[in-house]
Amino acid sequence: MSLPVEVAKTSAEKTFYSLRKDIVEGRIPSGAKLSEAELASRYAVSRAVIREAISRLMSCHLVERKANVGAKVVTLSSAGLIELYQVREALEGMAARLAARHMNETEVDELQQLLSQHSAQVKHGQSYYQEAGDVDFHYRIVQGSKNQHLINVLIDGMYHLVRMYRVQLGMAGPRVTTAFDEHNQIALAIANRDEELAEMLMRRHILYSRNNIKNKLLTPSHFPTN
Amino acid sequence: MSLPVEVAKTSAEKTFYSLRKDIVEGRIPSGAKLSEAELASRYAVSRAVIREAISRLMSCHLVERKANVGAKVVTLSSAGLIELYQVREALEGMAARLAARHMNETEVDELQQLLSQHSAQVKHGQSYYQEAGDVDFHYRIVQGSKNQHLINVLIDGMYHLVRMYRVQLGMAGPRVTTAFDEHNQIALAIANRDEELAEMLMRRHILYSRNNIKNKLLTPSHFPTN
DNA sequence: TAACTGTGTTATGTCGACAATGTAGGGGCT
DNA sequence: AGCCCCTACATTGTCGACATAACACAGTTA
Repeated sequence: MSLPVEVAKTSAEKTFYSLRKDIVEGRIPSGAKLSEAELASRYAVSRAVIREAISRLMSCHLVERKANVGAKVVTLSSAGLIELYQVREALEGMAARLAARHMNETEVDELQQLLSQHSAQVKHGQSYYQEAGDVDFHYRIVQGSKNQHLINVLIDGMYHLVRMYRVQLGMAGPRVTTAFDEHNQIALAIANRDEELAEMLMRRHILYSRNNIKNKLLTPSHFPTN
Repeated sequence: MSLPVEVAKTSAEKTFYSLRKDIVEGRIPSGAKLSEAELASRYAVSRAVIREAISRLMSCHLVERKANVGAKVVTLSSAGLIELYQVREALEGMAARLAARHMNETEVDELQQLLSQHSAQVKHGQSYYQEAGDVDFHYRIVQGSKNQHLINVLIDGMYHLVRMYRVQLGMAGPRVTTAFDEHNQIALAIANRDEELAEMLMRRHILYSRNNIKNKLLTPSHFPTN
């Protein structure tokens, strides 16, 4: 019913999750250098563990590394965020289409349960849960596509980047109310096994998000966007 | 004019390229276990280097790894290849659309030059170059999209997997003649800045490939497809 | 004064050894 | 005989130390 919790078996995995959290949530700022020695002492592990963790961060495209120079958190730009949403539009559009084809009845039911439960929460004014709820919704649809390559690219590689952009460019929790209706319509299209409509609505949903972001970027509220 | 040659600065990078080549071209078969000690002695480097190389192979989804157990080359299935082509269709379709929008005149010219030069080669019966030529064509269009996320996913993460599938499932050098015409039409659409047409033709082009592969899979020529 | 070179420092890249975990095989118990 | 547990081995995970490359700064020279 809920998102599978990633459980770390090795010390490198734990460090990776910690680092990823610190980066995505902005405690390690965009563009910052990741010194292996410093991180090793901070997390109380050896440099080998840190290097392993940094390797995995590179897989997610959260950090970049130059040989013999070091690793830095990726530099964000508003253009980069727009590009990211373009790719999301194509990929999640396909995910919605495939979800309409491949989700079983149980999964469809759970998706709709999630939405109604979510709707109740928001009516009580807990827009706090919106971020997690939004992630959960999209997550389920991607999983529902049953396409492993799609799942890999989006879940492992892209969602963390999106969250990082949103946190660091200061656009947390936008578009709560309208996004709900869009989610509901998408879920309905999937329940009706209407592949075309599901894809179209999902693409439009993400396009709206992109436009919303564009507008926010035009009126920079606190800091430059590189 | 040609593909940028990846030059290895560190020992780990060299080992990574070697390993990737061995895996993609089938010398290390699908499903094989990658023993760190064995590879370390074979490539005459330390285990740390091997671990670094394996990390990068995991980034490309060419190998999988379980904690405290080890790394194995990914297991291929015909279903997985089909899924891969579904994702390619969405991504490269978008790449073609963006290429039509963002490629400059020089890049468009070079793309068309490549095709005519390529066409001449094939008329001389050198269908040998088809594989490389095909890769080159798609590569340029992806680069022409100027979308860094798209470039990352496709170039670093997906094309090697596609090559691996094609080699190991025994479908090298297919559809030479018809693919040419399709390439030409796509290049023409891009030259005319017809985004819609470019995307449609590219999607169709990849769909044809997928169908072609499906047919080959129905008549398994030499070995089971898992 | 400006540019270049040499050196010293600091970081990353690489290595071999030790620790911890998973696995297979043999022995004992029911 | 079949199942379980325990031991021994093999493999991966982690560590600290050394090798090597990049950077900064001072000294020299035109």
